[in-house]
Amino acid sequence: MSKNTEIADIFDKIADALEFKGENTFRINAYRKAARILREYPEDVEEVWKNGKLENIPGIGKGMAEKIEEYLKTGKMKKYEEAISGIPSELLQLLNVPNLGPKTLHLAYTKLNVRSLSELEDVINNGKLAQLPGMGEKKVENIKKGIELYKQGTSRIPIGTALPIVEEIIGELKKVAKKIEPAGSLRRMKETVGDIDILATGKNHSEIIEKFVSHPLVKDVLAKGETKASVIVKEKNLQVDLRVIEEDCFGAALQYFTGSKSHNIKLRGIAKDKGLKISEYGVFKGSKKIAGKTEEEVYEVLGMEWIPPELREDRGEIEAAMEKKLPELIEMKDIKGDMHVHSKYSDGIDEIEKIAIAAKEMGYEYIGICDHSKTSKIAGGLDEDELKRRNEEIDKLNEKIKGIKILKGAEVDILADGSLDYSDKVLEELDFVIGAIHQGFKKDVTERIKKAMDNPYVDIIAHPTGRLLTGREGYDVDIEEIIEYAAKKGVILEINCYPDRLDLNDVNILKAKTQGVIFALGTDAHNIGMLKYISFGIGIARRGWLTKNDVINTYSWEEMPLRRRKK
DNA sequence: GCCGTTTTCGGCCCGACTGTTTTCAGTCG
Repeated sequence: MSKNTEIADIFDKIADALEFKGENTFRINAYRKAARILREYPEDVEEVWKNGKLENIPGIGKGMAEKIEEYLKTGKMKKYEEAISGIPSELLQLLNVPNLGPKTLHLAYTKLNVRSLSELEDVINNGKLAQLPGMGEKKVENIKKGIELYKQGTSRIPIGTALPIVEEIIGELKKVAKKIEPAGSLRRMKETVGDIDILATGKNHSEIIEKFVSHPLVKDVLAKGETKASVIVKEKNLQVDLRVIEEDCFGAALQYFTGSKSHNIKLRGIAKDKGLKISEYGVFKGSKKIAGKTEEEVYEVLGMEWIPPELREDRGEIEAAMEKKLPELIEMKDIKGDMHVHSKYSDGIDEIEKIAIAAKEMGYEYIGICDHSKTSKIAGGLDEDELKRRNEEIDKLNEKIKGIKILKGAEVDILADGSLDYSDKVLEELDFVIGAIHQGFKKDVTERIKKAMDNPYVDIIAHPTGRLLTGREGYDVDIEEIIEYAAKKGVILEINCYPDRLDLNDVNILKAKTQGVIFALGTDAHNIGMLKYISFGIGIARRGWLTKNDVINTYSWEEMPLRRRKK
């Protein structure tokens, strides 16, 4: 774990403790903000400290800088020890229980000596919690529901899992709504989503709300009012919020509910400085509404160009938009091919011919077939003879099918000693090579990948961290070191578009981009239906501020800046 | 605790919904 993450975690815990104790909200927010910025900061905080530049990090002032320094020097932070002293260790975890906030938790702790989840359940069941001042049957009932959700795992789900659910709900609501669009982290193309926000307009608000809460996917209705409703859907216990709004404030609402929270907070500060007030209903000067119908309008009155949703994380996009210097982000129309597709030769489902035709129909100029190498036996890895036969088939198909070039690639295992699964002579026969870790996730991974990058036939490193959004933590790898080495050697890093992977992620992409790394998008498709995953990769690439020039898939095959072509 | 061409002190985003209240607090996003 990097120092940035370590310190961010500590700051978040301090914030939890202070919140529990009922301290000043703004101080709590200062810790949360510092934590978030550190977690996403592209530079190593230890390096920044050594250069004496800690206070140049936004959100880090004198106080935070001293605490970071103390931690880097001693491995401890007095403020943290102080903040958590006297609080039972399990207690702050309970702040994650929906409908149970710091005030109620503190009340339960001081009045009923609740110290853990099981003790909380006890005072709910024996009725003691309901008897406390300000509490009541219904509040307790809601906390009980919250505990259920908490136990089922409050974790976020991959965007690839959430999207079909959203599409199903939206499809149904279209029957009664005039305009309907998802907002929130889904629109920002975040790799995982915690809940779903949907915005709708239409004549009959209550009809839309009713249709929503009675949707067959809905398991539980959490709230239902004039303008909004919240439900839990059966699949994955996902919370979905619907807001029904007037058409002339759709832009303001879309902006507001797209977030992120930190993006909006900064925007509001700027509005305030200009004597304006911004809400989901519009931008107001006094009581006069001056914008709100479209998002463009909202950003314009604040003196900015429109900001693509994927950038709205308060990572410098607001400053760039004010100077009209936002990057021209990569788009689907820029993509000329997919660099990572498995065929029937290894563990894919489809024939190469079928894949090529599907790719051509998507408007691609080329398609990179990358089957597994011999050591990945479970994945049907190809030995040298099979690879040769596959390559011959590709040659024949290239003669036969016009309008698309099939590329002879391979996803070649990086072995235990960092060598490649095929000899250099075999690698040379291929159009390009992706090196990948598939075994020994905890064994010298950093060194092995670096050694693989020393091989001039390795053009791309596949899914560089190995993490899976559905669970697996990833390799024991120092990704900063990999990024640095890739930049030095001119090796391309993959953005694996498979929705459970999305690896590299946005933060690592941004880190790598600042060091001059270039990227390859690959869907890792195992059937032609999965070729559409490219959109998830583009989303993550955009979140990493990538432009067309940063990604090899936007180049024609002849112009692609592959390392093997450079002298 | 951070931050500053209106400020080095006094701000810090804003509103909906719910449940407990008799005018508001807590939670959420």
